[in-house]
Amino acid sequence: MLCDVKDEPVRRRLLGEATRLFAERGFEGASVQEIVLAAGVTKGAMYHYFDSKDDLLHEIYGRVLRLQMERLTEIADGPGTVAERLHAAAADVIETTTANLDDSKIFFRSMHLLAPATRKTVRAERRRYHERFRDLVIEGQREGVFSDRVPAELVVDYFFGSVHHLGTWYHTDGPLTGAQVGKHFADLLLTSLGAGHVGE
Amino acid sequence: MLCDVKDEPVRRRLLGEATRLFAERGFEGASVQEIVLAAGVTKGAMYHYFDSKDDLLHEIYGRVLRLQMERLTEIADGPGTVAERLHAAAADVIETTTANLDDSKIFFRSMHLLAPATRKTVRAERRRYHERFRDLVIEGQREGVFSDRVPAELVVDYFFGSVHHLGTWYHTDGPLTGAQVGKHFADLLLTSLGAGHVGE
Amino acid sequence: MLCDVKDEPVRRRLLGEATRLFAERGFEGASVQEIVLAAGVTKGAMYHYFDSKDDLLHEIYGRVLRLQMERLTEIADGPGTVAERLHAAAADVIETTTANLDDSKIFFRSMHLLAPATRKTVRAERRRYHERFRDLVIEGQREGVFSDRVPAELVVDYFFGSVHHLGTWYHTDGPLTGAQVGKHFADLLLTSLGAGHVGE
Amino acid sequence: MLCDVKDEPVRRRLLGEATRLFAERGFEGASVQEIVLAAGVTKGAMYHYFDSKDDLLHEIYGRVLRLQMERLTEIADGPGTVAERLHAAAADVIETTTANLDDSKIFFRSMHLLAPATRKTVRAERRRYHERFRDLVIEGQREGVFSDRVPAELVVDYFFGSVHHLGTWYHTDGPLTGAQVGKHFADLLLTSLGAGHVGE
DNA sequence: AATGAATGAGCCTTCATTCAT
DNA sequence: AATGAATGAAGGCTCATTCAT
Repeated sequence: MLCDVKDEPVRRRLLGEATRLFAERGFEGASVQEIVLAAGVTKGAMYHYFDSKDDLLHEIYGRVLRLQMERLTEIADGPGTVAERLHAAAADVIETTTANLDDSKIFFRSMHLLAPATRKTVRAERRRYHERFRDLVIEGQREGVFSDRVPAELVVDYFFGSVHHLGTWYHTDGPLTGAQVGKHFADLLLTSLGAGHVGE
Repeated sequence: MLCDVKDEPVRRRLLGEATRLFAERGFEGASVQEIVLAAGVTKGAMYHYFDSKDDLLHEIYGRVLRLQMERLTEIADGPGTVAERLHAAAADVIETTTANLDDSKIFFRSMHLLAPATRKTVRAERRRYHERFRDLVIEGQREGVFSDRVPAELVVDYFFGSVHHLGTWYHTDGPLTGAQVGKHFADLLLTSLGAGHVGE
Repeated sequence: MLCDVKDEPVRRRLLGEATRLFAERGFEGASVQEIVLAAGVTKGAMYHYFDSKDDLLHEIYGRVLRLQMERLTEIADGPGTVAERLHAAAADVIETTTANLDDSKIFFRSMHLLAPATRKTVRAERRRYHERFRDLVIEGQREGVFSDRVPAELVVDYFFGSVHHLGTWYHTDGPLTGAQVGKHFADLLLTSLGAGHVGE
Repeated sequence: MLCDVKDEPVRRRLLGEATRLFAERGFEGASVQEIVLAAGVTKGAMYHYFDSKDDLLHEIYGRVLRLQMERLTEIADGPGTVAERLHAAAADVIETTTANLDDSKIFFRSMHLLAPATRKTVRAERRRYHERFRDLVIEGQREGVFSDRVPAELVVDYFFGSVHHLGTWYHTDGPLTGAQVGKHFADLLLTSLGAGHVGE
């Protein structure tokens, strides 16, 4: 074994290829055979690192959830007015999502294919994430900075639709960078909440 | 397909059960056996009415696309200011989607599973639909009624995310009716375009 | 379909080859692939007639249990003294077993491989069979024809060991016919019960 | 195997757990992984002490055969009348078997799974054991103490069925001790040979 | 003496689809 | 218009075993 370093190349490679193939063909459309072939190992190796094909999917969900929660928490708990923080959080989740478009495609498309227990865990984690985001909206509404004509919960469902949707239309080599789309979408969100212009 | 008769109970039932099962378990998760069992017929009957399992899915896409395009055209080409028409179209697509939630779940979740040729057709049809919607936004921006800070194309991508997303969180027996959600989301859209209050 | 006759050749052939191969290599040692190959059909055909490999085994158990119970009932409820009936039943089960040696090999060797629910059913059926046999012994003991030094239950366990064991040593092309072995074993049983000479 | 040391805890533990698991789930149903896990070692360790999974099974057979041959030889070559010695040998093999029920279950259930060469060796050893037992019967028949109506060979096959069968019905926590069953079965054997009452 | 990552063959099962009837 | 037996390919997964360390 050459790797004393903490990263396990085989495991890492398997996860990478699985992500790519699940995004490309769907979870059920990508066979374990294809994944291990792409990763240059055998099935046995895959089953040494992962319990099942489902486990592979679960790991992908875990990675996404962890990353996004970390970023949201850092921004939401950081400095700035609530409008600035909500704008930053919205722009950031859009940009992060465009930077990991495969993860996003898998996320919303394959939730129903997870084993029930796993799905429950993922949904709970996702709900916590949504709630943290929603709390930002509520905070602004309480301060009177945001309109409360539409319930905060619904605003979040509305906005995250656009995140969800990115996988359907966004292309890395398209006319707009992820950051640009993020800025625009965050603007739309803030405007729809009746907040004035935010940012530089 | 040889049948011109509108009322084809077997065909209808097959399509209905397929829609339900595809939404419930995903296209690949629902077997032809399960579908024909639920419809109370045999496999032979299904293959008499449909060319393949893929054809079943294609029909569902066709039905959704046809219905939504009809409704959009009627509203967009109808009377009223552009703000009123955009608001109505937005509210209507939300309400129609909540009323046919299974169709919506299937639509966004299974696109990648269609045979390439079919997928191409569906995408083209969908693009036409988006363009008609986008034209309404452009029309408003030209008139100076809507802000043009965010490109019309992007506004449409932003908004349709929320439609796409409905299948993930909306429940018929939840606290809000589809019409209420439609009104709220249309409000958010119009507000984000800087349009004043549009209402009944 | 050429078969209007009630026997289904494919199903029958599958069961026959499965019996042969399970006896030869054990249930786990014989693959479905080998069975269908021997039967000259494909796996799909097998799964059309049987739910699983386990189901195949279950059917074999059912066949044996049904046959033996029928024969025992007919003899036990028939005419003759209790000694004659016990002798006849004992000789018959030995002869029937030698005539279906593969069934017997499978029966005692694979019980532990049945699905728990199936195993329970088989055991219950087997117990009923044993009880009917035991009742004959008890009947003779009550009449004073058989010694009651050894409990009837234990006599049955003792005797059925010899049935069980046949698969281990008996060969169709050996020096003794099944009928001869049956006569000898029935004699040993009756003698061990202290009954005088029975039969012609 | 390089180790002459008698006390090899790891090897011993592996054999013990293998015996338990083979009896519980069958040879093919118990995986090497399960065995090493139960023994608290790793696969590497197992393959250090045993050549293969088959070797593990072979060792179990060897242990049983060695033990039973030793006991039989001691009794058969010991003092007492032939009736006494046969009774003692029969009772002893029953009692020894109930005391090592797992070994017995494995013995008769897994013979067909041994590698052909190994199986041949085991069968030869078993045959020698049977022959020594049979010689006792012949000795008694020659002396005129036992009836020779049934060939000695067949008497042995008859009796060893009951030994074989113990694994199917005997339970340590049942109403009878192994010694009691041994006494009863030995009585049945002797009686069936027409020998008068033997023993205290 | 012992590890554990990796192999590769094989296993049971599922499934969309076909075709004679 | 409809049946249902049969196909054939592929799928996820398990397992005994090896080998560098």
